[in-house]
Amino acid sequence: MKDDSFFENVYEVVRLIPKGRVSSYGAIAAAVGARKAARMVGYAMNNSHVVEPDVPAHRVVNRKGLLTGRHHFSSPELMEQLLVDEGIEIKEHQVQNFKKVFWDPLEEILL
DNA sequence: GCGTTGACGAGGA
DNA sequence: GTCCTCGCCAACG
Repeated sequence: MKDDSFFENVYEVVRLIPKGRVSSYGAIAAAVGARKAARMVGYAMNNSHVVEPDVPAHRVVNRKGLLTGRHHFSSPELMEQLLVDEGIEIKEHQVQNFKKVFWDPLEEILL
């Protein structure tokens, strides 16, 4: 059935991110029980376009609100474009009001 | 099988 | 606040 692998958990959490909100790799990592494995989350995102349904990796940024993973998309500007389209303000490849749009997966999982 | 890399984060200085 | 170092787990050479 479902693989309880680290990746699957990551994908599931990322898919829970509501529109107009963003989250951080660390927060997701913590949500799956591996707080320090934030690097793995980013690595998992690399496969996000292969998993079904597709994972909204564009809603995942680093702790600084910087779109570090934009280069992994079809186009480097696609990521921020999608975020802006969802109502998120982007400036210099960085999420503005990051603290406001930040969505903590722990709140949903813990729910 | 071993060493390095990687879309990161936290802690210490 | 910034800069450096370690750790975390999986994939790649």
